[in-house]
Amino acid sequence: MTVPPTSRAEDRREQILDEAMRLFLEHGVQNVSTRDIAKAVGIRQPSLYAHFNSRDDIAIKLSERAFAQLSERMSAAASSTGTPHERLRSMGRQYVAFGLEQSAAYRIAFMLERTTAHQPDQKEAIHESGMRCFAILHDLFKSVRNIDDLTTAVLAQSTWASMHGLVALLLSRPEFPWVEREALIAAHLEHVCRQAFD
Amino acid sequence: MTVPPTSRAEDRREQILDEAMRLFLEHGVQNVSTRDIAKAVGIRQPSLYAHFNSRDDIAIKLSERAFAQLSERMSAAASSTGTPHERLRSMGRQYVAFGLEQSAAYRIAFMLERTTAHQPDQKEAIHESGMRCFAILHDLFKSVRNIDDLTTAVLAQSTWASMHGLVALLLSRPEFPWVEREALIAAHLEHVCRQAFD
DNA sequence: TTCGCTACCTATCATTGATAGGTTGACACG
DNA sequence: CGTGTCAACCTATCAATGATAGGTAGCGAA
Repeated sequence: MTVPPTSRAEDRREQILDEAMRLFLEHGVQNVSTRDIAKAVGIRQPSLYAHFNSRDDIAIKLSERAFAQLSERMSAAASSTGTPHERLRSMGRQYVAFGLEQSAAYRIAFMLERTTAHQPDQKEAIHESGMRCFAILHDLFKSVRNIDDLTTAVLAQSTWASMHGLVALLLSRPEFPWVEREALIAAHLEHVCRQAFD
Repeated sequence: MTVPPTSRAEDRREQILDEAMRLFLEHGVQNVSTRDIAKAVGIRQPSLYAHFNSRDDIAIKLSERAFAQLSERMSAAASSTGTPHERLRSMGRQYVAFGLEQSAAYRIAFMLERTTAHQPDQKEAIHESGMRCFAILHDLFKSVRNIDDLTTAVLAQSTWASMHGLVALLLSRPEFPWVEREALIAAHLEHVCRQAFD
């Protein structure tokens, strides 16, 4: 066993994820077949199943990856200096920017219809990584407001919904006559932050 | 030609739409095949193509249907009595209720990834019916605020995003530990309305 | 009766996700 | 060196899916 712990198998796995993400971003998650992914990697389609259980499994692993990134960005914003209002706005900016940049991952995580093939453990994995993200937002409210958990939960969930709504609509209806994107984002985040701290 | 203008063909078409909507609601849009739809109607799968160009075409027709319903509900709320704040909240309630009740249609209209097969004319059709809905919301703001169209557009788009976000998240993550649904909706709508009129 | 049209049908396609089972080449060991 | 083991890949094939081609039954019109 001269093969290092991070073996070629692990590299191949990462390579598959990289290529899949690239293709998902370029053509849309639903418009990429396992054969497309395999071809991009340079192997045959069935070989993918040595590394992943199913096509959905690839997508789910990508969304976990994405959630980790999102958690980092939100954590950084949460622990930055400034008033709670400023920190929340910063967090919102990170959230929206992430969703628009990593649109394929965001779609997988939040906007994809559940397939019957989604196994319970897969659902739990994606659920848990999502929960960590939400907890960062919830903690910001809990740290500021000395009120019961129910109220902070309502606030955090409502805030999350508002931020998600903007990202989701911008992604799913690009042809809509939106006002200038940056202005819309700024105004929306301002509304969201005001609701949270007034 | 003794066949009435609303012929059997038209009835069959409606029947297909009805069964498709029922199946989409029950099993999820992605988990219903054209054969499932045909079976529910009592015909063979290829016969569907005498009435619709593609599977996506069926979904699109359903979402146009749904948008028409949503427009009606929003119009009614917009023209109800009460302060603008109350009318907006009523509109929001109708919007959220519609999304949760007609979840299959809502998904098709707002949350489905674009298929490469989506023809330009299909996109336009769904786009137009969606625009009518948005116009109702936009008009409410324009009728109340004597300010430029840009500002009302920002407000309307931000408001729409917030409402959509709540519906979309509730639909796509039912396993999340939400607070009591009615309380969340009420609080969220209150926030949205305040942002709009303060 | 014959024509033609509508609304179906059967047969078949290419594409898709997924499985079964064989092959190859690097390394470990006698 | 020969031989066994094993990971990583391959070919062949499957069932399900959306979609098309082309035939046919039945009804009203001429």
